[in-house]
Amino acid sequence: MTAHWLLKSEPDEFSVDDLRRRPGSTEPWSGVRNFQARNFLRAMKKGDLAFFYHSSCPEPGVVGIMEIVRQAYPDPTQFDRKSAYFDASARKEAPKWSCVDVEFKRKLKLVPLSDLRAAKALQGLKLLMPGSRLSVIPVSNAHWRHICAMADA
DNA sequence: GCCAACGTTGGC
DNA sequence: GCCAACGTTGGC
Repeated sequence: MTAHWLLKSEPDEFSVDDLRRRPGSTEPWSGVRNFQARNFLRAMKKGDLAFFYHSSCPEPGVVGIMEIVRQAYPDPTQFDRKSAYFDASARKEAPKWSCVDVEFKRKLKLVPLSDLRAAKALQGLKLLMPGSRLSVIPVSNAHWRHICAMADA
């Protein structure tokens, strides 16, 4: 039973095209530093699908689909002093943060946040909850299908 | 750049 | 364990 997710990234930092152009179109989804989001990362299974969401940009919204190709493992950036995501409190023998590997699947016609908000069928989507800032969000099967249909329309 | 919402930190 | 202060997120 595959689950569905939504992963946020600022396109200035790392866009859906950046992912597509990576070797093998694969990249570690590292740098998540929120416990709730981390726990969702840890719940992901190989083969799960995720929306690529562009945030903090002129046109925030869903822009593509990727697949989880490696389950959660210790995020190496927490031990990297040179990384912006370095965490001095993380210990090698007890890693604090996790990441998964994702693989680009396909781009979608942009589904803007405003359209997501306007869709009655998407009520309850965690992304749309007031004040929701999580960068890793579970998406129900029904919501997943509905957003795919919006992109294909 | 503003600001609301939320998470984290740290003093007590 | 409470809670104020602070930092971050992210839409606008």
